[in-house]
Amino acid sequence: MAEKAKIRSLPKFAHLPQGDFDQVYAAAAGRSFAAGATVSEQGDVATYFFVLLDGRLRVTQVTAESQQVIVRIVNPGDLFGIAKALQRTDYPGTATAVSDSVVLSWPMARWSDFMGNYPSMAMSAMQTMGTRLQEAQARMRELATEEVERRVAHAVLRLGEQSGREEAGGIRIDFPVSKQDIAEMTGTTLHTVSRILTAWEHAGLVVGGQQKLLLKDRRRLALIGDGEVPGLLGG
Amino acid sequence: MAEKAKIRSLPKFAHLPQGDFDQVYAAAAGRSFAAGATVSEQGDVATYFFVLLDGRLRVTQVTAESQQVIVRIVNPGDLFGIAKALQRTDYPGTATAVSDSVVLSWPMARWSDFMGNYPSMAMSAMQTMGTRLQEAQARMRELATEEVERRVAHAVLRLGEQSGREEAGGIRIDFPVSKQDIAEMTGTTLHTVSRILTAWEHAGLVVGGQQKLLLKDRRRLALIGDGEVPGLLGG
DNA sequence: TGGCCAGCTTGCGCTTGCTCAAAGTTGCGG
DNA sequence: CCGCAACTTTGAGCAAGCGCAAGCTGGCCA
Repeated sequence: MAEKAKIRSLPKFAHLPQGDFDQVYAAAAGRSFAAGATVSEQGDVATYFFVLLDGRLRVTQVTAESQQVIVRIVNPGDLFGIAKALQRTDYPGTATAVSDSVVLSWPMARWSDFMGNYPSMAMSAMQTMGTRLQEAQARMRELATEEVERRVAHAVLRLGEQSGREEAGGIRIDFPVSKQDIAEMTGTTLHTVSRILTAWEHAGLVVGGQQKLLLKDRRRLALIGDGEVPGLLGG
Repeated sequence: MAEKAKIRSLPKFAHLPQGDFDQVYAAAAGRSFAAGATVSEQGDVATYFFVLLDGRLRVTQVTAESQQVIVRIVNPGDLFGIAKALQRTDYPGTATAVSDSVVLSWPMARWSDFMGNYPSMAMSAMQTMGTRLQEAQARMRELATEEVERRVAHAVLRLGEQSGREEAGGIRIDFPVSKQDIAEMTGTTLHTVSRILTAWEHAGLVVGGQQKLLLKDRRRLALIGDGEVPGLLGG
Protein backbone atom coordinates (compact mmCIF):
# COMPACT_ATOMS: atom_id res chain seq x y z
CA MET A 1 0.00 0.00 0.00
CA ALA A 2 1.63 3.18 -1.24
CA GLU A 3 -0.33 5.28 1.22
CA LYS A 4 1.23 3.58 4.18
CA ALA A 5 4.76 4.32 2.98
CA LYS A 6 3.81 7.93 2.44
CA ILE A 7 2.45 8.24 5.94
CA ARG A 8 5.49 6.52 7.35
CA SER A 9 7.65 9.20 5.84
CA LEU A 10 5.83 12.11 7.49
CA PRO A 11 8.07 13.82 10.07
CA LYS A 12 5.28 13.12 12.54
CA PHE A 13 5.79 9.39 12.30
CA ALA A 14 9.38 9.13 11.15
CA HIS A 15 10.76 8.58 14.65
CA LEU A 16 8.27 5.94 15.64
CA PRO A 17 9.65 2.37 15.96
CA GLN A 18 8.26 0.18 13.16
CA GLY A 19 6.14 -1.93 15.52
CA ASP A 20 4.55 1.11 17.11
CA PHE A 21 3.90 2.61 13.73
CA ASP A 22 2.12 -0.53 12.56
CA GLN A 23 -0.18 -0.39 15.57
CA VAL A 24 -0.90 3.30 15.15
CA TYR A 25 -1.53 2.81 11.47
CA ALA A 26 -3.86 -0.10 12.09
CA ALA A 27 -6.08 2.09 14.25
CA ALA A 28 -6.44 4.78 11.60
CA ALA A 29 -9.22 5.28 9.10
CA GLY A 30 -8.70 7.27 5.91
CA ARG A 31 -11.32 9.54 4.44
CA SER A 32 -11.65 11.94 1.52
CA PHE A 33 -13.40 15.28 1.37
CA ALA A 34 -14.24 17.33 -1.69
CA ALA A 35 -13.38 21.01 -1.72
CA GLY A 36 -16.01 22.83 0.33
CA ALA A 37 -16.87 19.84 2.52
CA THR A 38 -16.74 20.10 6.30
CA VAL A 39 -14.40 17.76 8.13
CA SER A 40 -15.34 18.67 11.69
CA GLU A 41 -17.70 21.25 13.09
CA GLN A 42 -17.28 23.79 15.88
CA GLY A 43 -19.19 22.66 18.95
CA ASP A 44 -19.62 19.04 17.88
CA VAL A 45 -18.49 16.32 20.24
CA ALA A 46 -14.88 15.58 19.33
CA THR A 47 -14.98 11.91 18.39
CA TYR A 48 -11.88 11.83 16.19
CA PHE A 49 -8.55 13.50 15.80
CA PHE A 50 -6.86 13.78 12.43
CA VAL A 51 -3.77 14.13 10.32
CA LEU A 52 -4.10 15.79 6.94
CA LEU A 53 -2.49 13.72 4.20
CA ASP A 54 -3.36 15.73 1.15
CA GLY A 55 -5.18 18.91 0.26
CA ARG A 56 -5.76 21.94 2.44
CA LEU A 57 -8.16 22.86 5.24
CA ARG A 58 -9.33 26.14 6.66
CA VAL A 59 -10.08 26.20 10.39
CA THR A 60 -12.56 28.88 11.40
CA GLN A 61 -14.29 29.97 14.55
CA VAL A 62 -17.53 31.87 14.63
CA THR A 63 -18.05 34.47 17.34
CA ALA A 64 -21.26 34.96 19.26
CA GLU A 65 -22.20 37.71 16.76
CA SER A 66 -21.53 35.23 13.95
CA GLN A 67 -18.43 36.96 12.70
CA GLN A 68 -16.02 34.45 11.26
CA VAL A 69 -12.31 34.30 12.05
CA ILE A 70 -9.79 32.06 10.31
CA VAL A 71 -7.73 30.49 13.02
CA ARG A 72 -5.27 28.69 10.79
CA ILE A 73 -4.67 26.79 7.58
CA VAL A 74 -3.98 23.07 7.88
CA ASN A 75 -1.30 21.78 5.53
CA PRO A 76 -0.45 18.19 4.59
CA GLY A 77 1.29 16.46 7.48
CA ASP A 78 -0.41 18.62 10.12
CA LEU A 79 -2.25 17.25 13.12
CA PHE A 80 -5.66 18.80 13.81
CA GLY A 81 -8.83 18.34 15.81
CA ILE A 82 -6.88 17.51 18.96
CA ALA A 83 -9.59 18.74 21.31
CA LYS A 84 -8.37 16.40 24.04
CA ALA A 85 -5.04 18.21 24.20
CA LEU A 86 -6.95 21.41 24.92
CA GLN A 87 -8.99 19.75 27.66
CA ARG A 88 -12.11 19.97 25.60
CA THR A 89 -14.75 17.47 24.63
CA ASP A 90 -15.96 19.47 21.61
CA TYR A 91 -14.14 20.85 18.59
CA PRO A 92 -13.25 24.50 19.15
CA GLY A 93 -13.42 25.30 15.43
CA THR A 94 -14.78 24.16 12.10
CA ALA A 95 -12.39 22.53 9.61
CA THR A 96 -13.42 22.92 5.97
CA ALA A 97 -11.62 21.53 2.93
CA VAL A 98 -10.57 24.31 0.56
CA SER A 99 -9.05 21.85 -1.88
CA ASP A 100 -9.96 18.20 -2.30
CA SER A 101 -8.44 16.59 0.77
CA VAL A 102 -7.55 13.27 2.31
CA VAL A 103 -7.36 12.83 6.06
CA LEU A 104 -6.43 10.04 8.42
CA SER A 105 -8.56 9.81 11.56
CA TRP A 106 -8.32 8.10 14.93
CA PRO A 107 -10.98 7.77 17.61
CA MET A 108 -10.38 10.43 20.24
CA ALA A 109 -10.51 7.68 22.87
CA ARG A 110 -7.09 6.54 21.68
CA TRP A 111 -5.50 9.91 22.36
CA SER A 112 -4.32 9.38 25.95
CA ASP A 113 -3.34 5.90 24.95
CA PHE A 114 -1.07 7.16 22.14
CA MET A 115 0.36 9.95 24.26
CA GLY A 116 1.17 7.59 27.10
CA ASN A 117 2.56 4.72 25.06
CA TYR A 118 4.40 6.40 22.23
CA PRO A 119 6.62 9.10 23.71
CA SER A 120 7.76 10.19 20.27
CA MET A 121 4.16 10.94 19.34
CA ALA A 122 3.69 12.88 22.54
CA MET A 123 6.80 14.89 21.71
CA SER A 124 5.53 15.54 18.27
CA ALA A 125 2.12 16.64 19.56
CA MET A 126 3.83 18.96 21.98
CA GLN A 127 5.89 20.45 19.18
CA THR A 128 2.74 21.01 17.18
CA MET A 129 1.16 22.85 20.05
CA GLY A 130 4.31 24.85 20.64
CA THR A 131 4.42 25.99 17.05
CA ARG A 132 0.77 26.91 17.10
CA LEU A 133 1.11 28.78 20.34
CA GLN A 134 3.91 30.85 18.93
CA GLU A 135 1.98 31.59 15.80
CA ALA A 136 -1.06 32.59 17.81
CA GLN A 137 1.05 34.93 19.92
CA ALA A 138 2.63 36.45 16.85
CA ARG A 139 -0.78 37.13 15.39
CA MET A 140 -1.94 38.58 18.70
CA ARG A 141 1.01 40.93 18.68
CA GLU A 142 0.28 41.95 15.12
CA LEU A 143 -3.39 42.56 15.78
CA ALA A 144 -2.58 44.57 18.88
CA THR A 145 0.09 46.82 17.42
CA GLU A 146 0.11 46.95 13.62
CA GLU A 147 -2.09 48.76 11.15
CA VAL A 148 -4.03 46.78 8.59
CA GLU A 149 -1.58 46.95 5.69
CA ARG A 150 1.23 45.45 7.74
CA ARG A 151 -1.01 42.71 9.04
CA VAL A 152 -2.03 41.80 5.53
CA ALA A 153 1.62 41.72 4.50
CA HIS A 154 2.40 39.33 7.34
CA ALA A 155 -0.60 37.18 6.52
CA VAL A 156 0.28 36.71 2.85
CA LEU A 157 3.92 36.05 3.71
CA ARG A 158 2.82 33.43 6.21
CA LEU A 159 0.61 31.87 3.57
CA GLY A 160 3.53 31.80 1.18
CA GLU A 161 5.75 30.17 3.76
CA GLN A 162 3.30 27.54 4.92
CA SER A 163 1.27 26.86 1.81
CA GLY A 164 3.27 28.30 -1.07
CA ARG A 165 4.87 26.70 -4.07
CA GLU A 166 7.81 28.20 -5.97
CA GLU A 167 6.79 29.10 -9.47
CA ALA A 168 8.24 31.07 -12.33
CA GLY A 169 7.89 34.68 -11.22
CA GLY A 170 7.20 34.14 -7.56
CA ILE A 171 5.49 32.10 -4.88
CA ARG A 172 2.05 30.80 -5.69
CA ILE A 173 -0.43 30.30 -2.84
CA ASP A 174 -1.33 26.71 -3.42
CA PHE A 175 -5.09 26.78 -2.85
CA PRO A 176 -7.99 29.16 -3.49
CA VAL A 177 -7.83 32.21 -1.19
CA SER A 178 -10.47 34.90 -1.46
CA LYS A 179 -10.10 38.48 -0.26
CA GLN A 180 -12.72 37.59 2.31
CA ASP A 181 -10.41 34.84 3.59
CA ILE A 182 -7.52 37.23 3.97
CA ALA A 183 -9.82 39.67 5.72
CA GLU A 184 -10.80 36.97 8.20
CA MET A 185 -7.15 36.19 8.88
CA THR A 186 -6.24 39.78 9.56
CA GLY A 187 -9.29 41.19 11.30
CA THR A 188 -10.35 43.61 8.61
CA THR A 189 -12.90 43.75 5.76
CA LEU A 190 -12.64 42.37 2.25
CA HIS A 191 -12.95 45.95 0.95
CA THR A 192 -9.78 47.07 2.64
CA VAL A 193 -7.94 43.92 1.56
CA SER A 194 -9.01 44.53 -2.02
CA ARG A 195 -7.70 48.10 -1.94
CA ILE A 196 -4.38 47.00 -0.45
CA LEU A 197 -3.81 44.17 -2.91
CA THR A 198 -4.72 46.40 -5.83
CA ALA A 199 -2.14 48.94 -4.70
CA TRP A 200 0.44 46.18 -4.30
CA GLU A 201 -0.36 44.79 -7.70
CA HIS A 202 0.23 48.19 -9.28
CA ALA A 203 3.57 48.32 -7.53
CA GLY A 204 4.47 44.85 -8.79
CA LEU A 205 4.59 43.16 -5.39
CA VAL A 206 1.91 40.56 -6.09
CA VAL A 207 -0.38 39.32 -8.81
CA GLY A 208 -3.99 38.64 -7.85
CA GLY A 209 -7.00 37.13 -9.52
CA GLN A 210 -10.17 35.35 -8.45
CA GLN A 211 -9.10 33.47 -5.37
CA LYS A 212 -5.55 33.43 -6.65
CA LEU A 213 -2.43 35.01 -5.25
CA LEU A 214 1.15 35.08 -6.44
CA LEU A 215 3.83 36.78 -4.35
CA LYS A 216 6.33 38.41 -6.65
CA ASP A 217 8.48 40.42 -4.30
CA ARG A 218 8.81 38.75 -0.97
CA ARG A 219 11.49 41.13 0.22
CA ARG A 220 9.48 44.29 -0.28
CA LEU A 221 6.46 42.65 1.30
CA ALA A 222 8.59 41.87 4.32
CA LEU A 223 9.67 45.51 4.48
CA ILE A 224 6.04 46.59 4.54
CA GLY A 225 5.26 43.97 7.15
CA ASP A 226 8.06 45.19 9.36
CA GLY A 227 6.96 48.78 8.97
CA GLU A 228 10.25 49.85 7.46
CA VAL A 229 8.48 51.32 4.47
CA PRO A 230 5.43 53.64 4.41
CA GLY A 231 2.89 51.29 2.82
CA LEU A 232 1.23 51.86 -0.50
CA LEU A 233 -2.31 52.83 0.41
CA GLY A 234 -3.29 56.42 -0.03
CA GLY A 235 -0.81 56.93 -2.83
CA MET B 1 10.66 22.02 54.97
CA ALA B 2 7.26 23.67 54.67
CA GLU B 3 8.01 24.81 51.14
CA LYS B 4 8.35 21.26 49.93
CA ALA B 5 4.92 20.31 51.18
CA LYS B 6 3.44 23.35 49.55
CA ILE B 7 4.99 22.46 46.22
CA ARG B 8 3.89 18.88 46.56
CA SER B 9 0.31 20.07 46.84
CA LEU B 10 0.35 22.02 43.57
CA PRO B 11 -1.91 20.40 40.97
CA LYS B 12 1.16 20.28 38.76
CA PHE B 13 2.92 17.82 41.03
CA ALA B 14 0.02 16.17 42.81
CA HIS B 15 -0.09 13.16 40.50
CA LEU B 16 3.63 12.47 40.60
CA PRO B 17 4.69 9.32 42.50
CA GLN B 18 6.55 10.28 45.67
CA GLY B 19 9.89 8.98 44.43
CA ASP B 20 9.67 10.93 41.22
CA PHE B 21 8.64 14.04 43.07
CA ASP B 22 11.65 13.77 45.34
CA GLN B 23 13.95 13.60 42.35
CA VAL B 24 12.28 16.50 40.60
CA TYR B 25 12.35 18.52 43.78
CA ALA B 26 16.02 17.77 44.35
CA ALA B 27 16.90 19.27 40.98
CA ALA B 28 15.09 22.53 41.68
CA ALA B 29 16.49 25.80 42.95
CA GLY B 30 14.32 28.41 44.65
CA ARG B 31 14.76 32.10 44.12
CA SER B 32 13.05 35.33 45.21
CA PHE B 33 12.43 38.46 43.20
CA ALA B 34 11.32 41.85 44.48
CA ALA B 35 8.48 43.62 42.70
CA GLY B 36 9.87 45.17 39.55
CA ALA B 37 12.73 42.68 39.15
CA THR B 38 13.21 40.75 35.93
CA VAL B 39 13.07 36.97 36.13
CA SER B 40 13.97 36.19 32.54
CA GLU B 41 14.58 38.40 29.55
CA GLN B 42 13.32 38.22 25.98
CA GLY B 43 16.06 37.01 23.67
CA ASP B 44 18.31 35.62 26.38
CA VAL B 45 19.47 32.04 26.09
CA ALA B 46 16.89 29.96 27.94
CA THR B 47 18.94 28.28 30.65
CA TYR B 48 16.12 27.59 33.10
CA PHE B 49 12.44 26.86 33.19
CA PHE B 50 10.29 27.84 36.14
CA VAL B 51 7.25 27.37 38.30
CA LEU B 52 5.88 30.40 40.15
CA LEU B 53 5.30 29.64 43.81
CA ASP B 54 4.22 33.01 45.10
CA GLY B 55 3.64 36.48 43.79
CA ARG B 56 2.73 37.51 40.27
CA LEU B 57 4.60 37.98 37.01
CA ARG B 58 3.88 39.93 33.88
CA VAL B 59 5.17 38.41 30.61
CA THR B 60 5.76 40.97 27.89
CA GLN B 61 7.09 40.96 24.38
CA VAL B 62 8.56 43.98 22.67
CA THR B 63 7.96 44.44 18.96
CA ALA B 64 10.60 45.58 16.49
CA GLU B 65 9.25 49.14 16.92
CA SER B 66 9.63 48.73 20.67
CA GLN B 67 5.94 48.65 21.37
CA GLN B 68 5.21 46.47 24.36
CA VAL B 69 2.53 43.80 24.51
CA ILE B 70 1.52 41.89 27.62
CA VAL B 71 1.33 38.26 26.62
CA ARG B 72 0.00 36.93 29.90
CA ILE B 73 0.01 37.12 33.66
CA VAL B 74 1.71 34.27 35.53
CA ASN B 75 -0.09 33.17 38.67
CA PRO B 76 1.16 30.97 41.51
CA GLY B 77 1.38 27.35 40.39
CA ASP B 78 1.94 28.27 36.73
CA LEU B 79 4.76 26.92 34.64
CA PHE B 80 6.68 29.50 32.60
CA GLY B 81 9.84 29.99 30.58
CA ILE B 82 9.40 26.68 28.79
CA ALA B 83 11.27 27.75 25.66
CA LYS B 84 12.19 24.15 24.91
CA ALA B 85 8.56 23.22 24.46
CA LEU B 86 8.31 25.93 21.81
CA GLN B 87 11.42 24.64 20.01
CA ARG B 88 13.36 27.69 20.98
CA THR B 89 16.71 28.22 22.58
CA ASP B 90 15.90 31.75 23.78
CA TYR B 91 13.08 33.16 25.90
CA PRO B 92 10.35 34.55 23.68
CA GLY B 93 9.30 37.12 26.28
CA THR B 94 10.40 39.00 29.38
CA ALA B 95 8.99 37.94 32.75
CA THR B 96 8.87 40.70 35.34
CA ALA B 97 7.68 40.43 38.95
CA VAL B 98 4.78 42.77 39.62
CA SER B 99 4.56 41.69 43.24
CA ASP B 100 7.31 40.19 45.35
CA SER B 101 7.65 36.69 43.96
CA VAL B 102 9.19 33.33 44.63
CA VAL B 103 10.02 30.95 41.81
CA LEU B 104 11.37 27.45 41.52
CA SER B 105 13.79 26.89 38.65
CA TRP B 106 15.25 23.90 36.82
CA PRO B 107 18.06 23.82 34.26
CA MET B 108 16.54 23.69 30.80
CA ALA B 109 18.77 20.70 30.06
CA ARG B 110 16.50 18.63 32.31
CA TRP B 111 13.40 19.42 30.27
CA SER B 112 13.47 16.48 27.82
CA ASP B 113 14.56 14.29 30.69
CA PHE B 114 11.49 15.25 32.76
CA MET B 115 9.13 14.98 29.81
CA GLY B 116 10.44 11.56 28.89
CA ASN B 117 10.64 10.05 32.36
CA TYR B 118 7.64 11.52 34.16
CA PRO B 119 4.60 11.08 31.94
CA SER B 120 2.39 12.91 34.42
CA MET B 121 4.61 15.97 34.10
CA ALA B 122 4.46 15.74 30.32
CA MET B 123 0.67 15.57 30.55
CA SER B 124 0.62 18.56 32.81
CA ALA B 125 2.91 20.53 30.51
CA MET B 126 0.69 19.68 27.60
CA GLN B 127 -2.35 20.87 29.53
CA THR B 128 -0.59 24.13 30.27
CA MET B 129 0.13 24.64 26.62
CA GLY B 130 -3.41 23.72 25.68
CA THR B 131 -4.84 26.26 28.06
CA ARG B 132 -2.51 28.94 26.83
CA LEU B 133 -3.24 28.16 23.23
CA GLN B 134 -6.93 28.54 23.84
CA GLU B 135 -6.45 31.79 25.64
CA ALA B 136 -4.24 33.11 22.86
CA GLN B 137 -6.86 32.18 20.30
CA ALA B 138 -9.59 33.82 22.30
CA ARG B 139 -7.58 37.02 22.49
CA MET B 140 -6.86 36.81 18.76
CA ARG B 141 -10.56 36.55 18.09
CA GLU B 142 -11.27 39.50 20.34
CA LEU B 143 -8.60 41.67 18.75
CA ALA B 144 -9.83 40.76 15.30
CA THR B 145 -13.52 41.36 15.83
CA GLU B 146 -14.34 43.47 18.88
CA GLU B 147 -14.14 47.20 19.51
CA VAL B 148 -11.95 48.48 22.28
CA GLU B 149 -14.54 48.71 25.04
CA ARG B 150 -15.49 45.06 24.72
CA ARG B 151 -11.86 43.98 24.69
CA VAL B 152 -11.21 45.90 27.87
CA ALA B 153 -14.24 44.28 29.47
CA HIS B 154 -12.92 40.84 28.56
CA ALA B 155 -9.45 41.71 29.80
CA VAL B 156 -10.58 42.85 33.24
CA LEU B 157 -12.91 39.89 33.60
CA ARG B 158 -10.03 37.58 32.72
CA LEU B 159 -7.88 39.31 35.29
CA GLY B 160 -10.61 38.84 37.85
CA GLU B 161 -10.92 35.18 37.03
CA GLN B 162 -7.23 34.37 37.01
CA SER B 163 -5.82 36.79 39.54
CA GLY B 164 -8.78 38.05 41.51
CA ARG B 165 -9.69 37.76 45.18
CA GLU B 166 -13.25 37.98 46.50
CA GLU B 167 -13.65 41.00 48.70
CA ALA B 168 -16.50 42.91 50.28
CA GLY B 169 -18.08 44.73 47.36
CA GLY B 170 -16.53 42.83 44.51
CA ILE B 171 -13.47 41.15 43.07
CA ARG B 172 -10.15 42.78 43.76
CA ILE B 173 -7.35 42.39 41.20
CA ASP B 174 -4.67 41.02 43.43
CA PHE B 175 -1.63 42.94 42.18
CA PRO B 176 -0.84 46.43 40.88
CA VAL B 177 -2.30 46.98 37.38
CA SER B 178 -1.84 50.30 35.66
CA LYS B 179 -3.99 51.66 32.85
CA GLN B 180 -0.93 51.24 30.68
CA ASP B 181 -0.90 47.52 31.55
CA ILE B 182 -4.52 47.11 30.53
CA ALA B 183 -3.79 49.01 27.32
CA GLU B 184 -0.96 46.60 26.55
CA MET B 185 -3.25 43.65 27.11
CA THR B 186 -5.94 44.96 24.81
CA GLY B 187 -4.00 46.65 22.04
CA THR B 188 -5.11 50.18 22.76
CA THR B 189 -3.73 53.28 24.51
CA LEU B 190 -3.79 54.15 28.18
CA HIS B 191 -5.87 57.20 27.26
CA THR B 192 -8.71 55.15 25.90
CA VAL B 193 -8.52 52.74 28.84
CA SER B 194 -8.72 55.66 31.24
CA ARG B 195 -11.81 57.04 29.51
CA ILE B 196 -13.51 53.64 29.54
CA LEU B 197 -12.77 52.90 33.18
CA THR B 198 -13.90 56.37 34.20
CA ALA B 199 -17.22 55.81 32.43
CA TRP B 200 -17.58 52.41 34.09
CA GLU B 201 -16.77 53.85 37.47
CA HIS B 202 -19.52 56.44 37.08
CA ALA B 203 -21.91 53.64 36.21
CA GLY B 204 -20.84 51.67 39.29
CA LEU B 205 -19.30 48.74 37.42
CA VAL B 206 -15.80 49.07 38.83
CA VAL B 207 -13.78 51.09 41.31
CA GLY B 208 -10.36 52.27 40.17
CA GLY B 209 -7.41 53.96 41.78
CA GLN B 210 -3.68 54.16 41.22
CA GLN B 211 -2.83 50.72 39.90
CA LYS B 212 -5.85 49.33 41.66
CA LEU B 213 -8.96 47.74 40.28
CA LEU B 214 -12.08 46.35 41.91
CA LEU B 215 -14.78 44.70 39.81
CA LYS B 216 -18.15 45.49 41.33
CA ASP B 217 -20.58 44.20 38.75
CA ARG B 218 -19.24 41.20 36.95
CA ARG B 219 -22.52 40.48 35.23
CA ARG B 220 -22.87 43.85 33.57
CA LEU B 221 -19.22 43.76 32.54
CA ALA B 222 -19.87 40.43 30.89
CA LEU B 223 -22.81 41.95 29.03
CA ILE B 224 -20.57 44.69 27.69
CA GLY B 225 -17.92 42.13 26.79
CA ASP B 226 -20.42 40.06 24.88
CA GLY B 227 -21.73 43.09 23.07
CA GLU B 228 -25.24 42.67 24.40
CA VAL B 229 -25.27 46.20 25.70
CA PRO B 230 -24.22 49.41 23.91
CA GLY B 231 -21.14 50.31 25.98
CA LEU B 232 -20.79 53.39 28.08
CA LEU B 233 -18.38 55.54 26.13
CA GLY B 234 -19.77 58.57 24.38
CA GLY B 235 -22.52 58.98 26.96
C1' DT C 1 6.19 69.83 54.83
C1' DG C 2 7.44 70.61 50.53
C1' DG C 3 8.90 68.97 46.19
C1' DC C 4 9.05 65.39 42.87
C1' DC C 5 7.53 61.80 39.98
C1' DA C 6 4.75 58.15 38.30
C1' DG C 7 0.43 57.49 37.06
C1' DC C 8 -3.95 59.35 35.63
C1' DT C 9 -7.51 62.46 33.44
C1' DT C 10 -9.34 65.15 29.85
C1' DG C 11 -9.92 68.03 25.62
C1' DC C 12 -9.30 68.46 20.64
C1' DG C 13 -8.16 67.51 15.97
C1' DC C 14 -7.16 64.10 12.74
C1' DT C 15 -6.38 59.65 10.52
C1' DT C 16 -7.45 54.98 9.60
C1' DG C 17 -10.30 51.99 8.01
C1' DC C 18 -15.24 50.77 8.41
C1' DT C 19 -20.09 51.01 6.41
C1' DC C 20 -23.03 51.42 2.72
C1' DA C 21 -23.82 51.33 -2.09
C1' DA C 22 -23.28 50.18 -6.77
C1' DA C 23 -21.18 48.39 -10.66
C1' DG C 24 -17.62 45.42 -12.81
C1' DT C 25 -15.39 40.68 -13.56
C1' DT C 26 -14.78 35.73 -13.89
C1' DG C 27 -15.88 31.07 -14.40
C1' DC C 28 -19.00 27.39 -14.54
C1' DG C 29 -23.25 24.70 -15.65
C1' DG C 30 -26.64 24.11 -18.92
C1' DC D 1 -22.82 30.84 -25.87
C1' DC D 2 -25.70 32.60 -22.25
C1' DG D 3 -26.88 33.60 -17.64
C1' DC D 4 -26.10 33.33 -13.04
C1' DA D 5 -23.55 33.31 -8.81
C1' DA D 6 -19.56 34.19 -6.53
C1' DC D 7 -16.03 37.24 -6.15
C1' DT D 8 -13.96 41.83 -6.70
C1' DT D 9 -13.39 46.75 -7.39
C1' DT D 10 -14.25 51.46 -6.38
C1' DG D 11 -16.36 55.58 -4.43
C1' DA D 12 -18.17 58.58 -0.71
C1' DG D 13 -19.14 59.58 3.90
C1' DC D 14 -18.46 58.85 8.65
C1' DA D 15 -16.92 57.48 13.37
C1' DA D 16 -13.93 55.06 16.61
C1' DG D 17 -10.19 55.74 18.80
C1' DC D 18 -5.30 57.52 18.34
C1' DG D 19 -1.73 61.23 18.96
C1' DC D 20 -0.63 65.21 21.22
C1' DA D 21 -0.68 68.33 24.89
C1' DA D 22 -1.73 70.18 29.19
C1' DG D 23 -2.87 69.80 33.76
C1' DC D 24 -4.09 66.98 37.93
C1' DT D 25 -3.48 63.59 42.02
C1' DG D 26 -1.42 61.01 45.52
C1' DG D 27 2.42 58.67 47.49
C1' DC D 28 7.17 58.88 48.81
C1' DC D 29 11.43 60.73 50.31
C1' DA D 30 14.35 64.34 52.02
